[in-house]
Amino acid sequence: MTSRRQAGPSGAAFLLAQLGAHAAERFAQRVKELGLTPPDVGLLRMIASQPGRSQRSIATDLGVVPSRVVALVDNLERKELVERRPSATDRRHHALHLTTAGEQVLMRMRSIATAHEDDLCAALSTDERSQLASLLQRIADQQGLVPHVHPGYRNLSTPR
Amino acid sequence: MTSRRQAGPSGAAFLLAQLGAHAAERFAQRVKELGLTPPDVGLLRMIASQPGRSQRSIATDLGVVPSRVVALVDNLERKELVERRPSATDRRHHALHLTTAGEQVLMRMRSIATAHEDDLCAALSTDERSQLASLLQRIADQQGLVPHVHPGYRNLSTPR
DNA sequence: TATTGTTATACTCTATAACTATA
DNA sequence: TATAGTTATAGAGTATAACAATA
Repeated sequence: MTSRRQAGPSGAAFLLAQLGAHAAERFAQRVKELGLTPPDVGLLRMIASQPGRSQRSIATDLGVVPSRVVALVDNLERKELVERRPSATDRRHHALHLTTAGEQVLMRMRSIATAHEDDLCAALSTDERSQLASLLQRIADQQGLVPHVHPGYRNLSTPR
Repeated sequence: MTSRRQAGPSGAAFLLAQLGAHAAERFAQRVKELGLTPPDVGLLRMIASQPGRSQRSIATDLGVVPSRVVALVDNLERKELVERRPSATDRRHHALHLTTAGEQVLMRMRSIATAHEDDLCAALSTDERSQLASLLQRIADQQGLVPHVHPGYRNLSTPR
């Protein structure tokens, strides 16, 4: 037994990965009560923010392959949270929209997200939380992360 | 278009999940050059810190099922980084040890981890980095995370 | 010919369950 | 009877490739 640091990592990078996985996992548990997975949540948000988008454009923004969007949308359509509407201008497109039930789920999701945030940051004061958010935001900006897009969606087999 | 926050999350929790996934992904890219995956790295570290451990005890600490440890160790043994030695006291056990090559890889891993950390926190000053690490550490403690263990290893189908 | 969405398929990761050998 | 490790199997998630309809 050396005094400490036996196994190695305790710098910011490892803590970030560790806490990030923990946060994602806790969030997944919470939204599971709504019958949703984290990818479902991301997709609902994306559709809500820009209704009528095509699957292709979503696939591009998310960095995933179009066939994956098919599966995700199939899933949400089966739950009647999302609908594919025919596009007037290009009949190849499906315009994606939230249903009324979808809007409601989105609202419940927002309160879940707030509770999640509070629970996760329970160790910190309000000041410290915004201090943390600001430090994290600067890292995110410098690392070129796309706002609101979780990298977990990305296709890692085509990393460039 | 509302003024901002169209898609929703930009609090500390989402940033944490986003940056955590990003950090994990970048780290995975780096260790891939050593022919290793992140779980491999965690296992190597764990064996290095307590040589001679059994697979069962590692499975318990990592929160995974023993058969998964079999696969991970198989992989590292095939690369001749780890060896299973028979235990003198209980012939059911395999005592896990690093080979010389394993020790060397571990050293290279440490310098990779340092470079990773520097790169990830490039946006912050030295002071800010330790400020960040301290905030993160307090959250990790309060959330009950086990030091040095990435939650990604855990068996999520048995969450309690 | 190029593009959108779909289907069919395969691959990777990981857990479950049954099994062997020790204890 | 219980435990350490193993094998065989199955499931979830996701990519690839071939395809139909439309542009």
